[in-house]
Amino acid sequence: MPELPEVETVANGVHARVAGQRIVRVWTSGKPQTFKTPEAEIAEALTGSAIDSVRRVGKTIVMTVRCKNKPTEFLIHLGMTGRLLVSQSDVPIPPHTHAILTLADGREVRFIDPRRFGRLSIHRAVVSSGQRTTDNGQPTSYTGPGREPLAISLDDFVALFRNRKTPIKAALLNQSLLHGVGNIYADESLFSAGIRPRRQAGRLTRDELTRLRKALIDVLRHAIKLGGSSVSDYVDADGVRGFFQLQHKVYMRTGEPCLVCGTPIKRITLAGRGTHFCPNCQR
DNA sequence: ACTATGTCCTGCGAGC
DNA sequence: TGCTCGCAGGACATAG
Repeated sequence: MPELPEVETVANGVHARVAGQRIVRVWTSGKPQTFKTPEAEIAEALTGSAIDSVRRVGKTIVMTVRCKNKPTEFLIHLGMTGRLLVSQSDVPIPPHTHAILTLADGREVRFIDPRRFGRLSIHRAVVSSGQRTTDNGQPTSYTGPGREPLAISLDDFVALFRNRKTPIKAALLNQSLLHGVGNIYADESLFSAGIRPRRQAGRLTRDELTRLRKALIDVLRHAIKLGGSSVSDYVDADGVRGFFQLQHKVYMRTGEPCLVCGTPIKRITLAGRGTHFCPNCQR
């Protein structure tokens, strides 16, 4: 499933391929749950505009487009099985394609999502009580619900979990605290930090949280370097699979020996998610 | 204000 | 072989 490293890989790949291109036509599938913003509104916002940039915020891909000098942000959340591909128009359209942006040079940005947990929307600036949202009068750009795991300071990281009774794994998955962390990297970073997923977030020591933050940053950076994890059917902007899944230490390794101590990896369900850990290395 | 749980959706693999 | 069934999970709604 696409988490921070996968989304970053896709966003960077799409940016490199389409930045500066004009969108000449927009097609959408009509599957209502895919569209958080009505399809007609998305088509209207994107058609005729030029793509400024494509970047990642949390697990969301933010495509900034410009029409008559007015910037608009197109948000693409890949959900579980979403893909964002840049294809030549003669490449057959895969099943479960929900949106196609046709570019001026004929190529197509395609959003494909079999399980339909992905979401497409237009981000509009939130303007409250007549106030301008930024100094220059531009709409506020999308920042996501939580903090960036790769940018947060240690003090802020520690403060996020203070007084929380929920298990640390559930807290890591909570996008309004940190955004971008999903099931794979929650399990992997907890293993690397030697912390059991069920530990109460608010009871972790500063030392443990220091280790966890470092583990999380290291594992995310490493995964980005390898192009992300290809589990489920994640692929990058060209349809190429990532390689980080070959380096998972605990995720989906139930019963297999821990790579550090040999103890069989245990699997429990936590926050409704499969959770994998080494009962010996993680305390 | 938190926390926990159910729901969406399709593909895949296990089991018979 | 071909079928059914259960499971996978990110975000959100709802309940406690």
